Amino acid sequence: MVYLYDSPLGPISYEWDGEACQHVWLERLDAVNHHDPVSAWLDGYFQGESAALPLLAKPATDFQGKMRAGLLDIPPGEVRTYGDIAKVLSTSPRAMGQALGANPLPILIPCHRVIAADGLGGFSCGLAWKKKLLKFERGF
DNA sequence: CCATTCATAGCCT
DNA sequence: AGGCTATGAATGG
Repeated sequence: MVYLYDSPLGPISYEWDGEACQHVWLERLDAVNHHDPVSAWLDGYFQGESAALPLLAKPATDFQGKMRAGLLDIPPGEVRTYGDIAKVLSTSPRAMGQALGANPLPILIPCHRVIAADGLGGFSCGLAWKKKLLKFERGF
């Protein structure tokens, strides 16, 4: 089922099947508010706490699993470049972009903490969110 | 220093 | 299998 969460930064919709979070959209969908581990985590997140993640959808590929681990390893408020992660995961920067873009769980998986070497990089749900999230995490 | 081009690896159709 | 990147490094002007 898809539920809505109204965050300080904007509307978030997510799919919760009762067991795990399957998908996250950074937009307002036709959904209702709901209390579950995802909303609880979001509550914590937007209060500046990094709580334990709810159960997430199984990574589609093994690589996405590794990538997820790599991303969760980024300290809160810090950012890394695609190349940096790529080096850690022994892969290529482009593959990072692909995998991140295919990530169905933005925010939960902190893919917004990954930026390009010289710029912001991209974001599947709109760069505005990425900017807002980074600004938020940096304490602005 | 700015503009192009290429290498690279994983994802999508 | 082929094309497409949310890149980065190396050239060329």
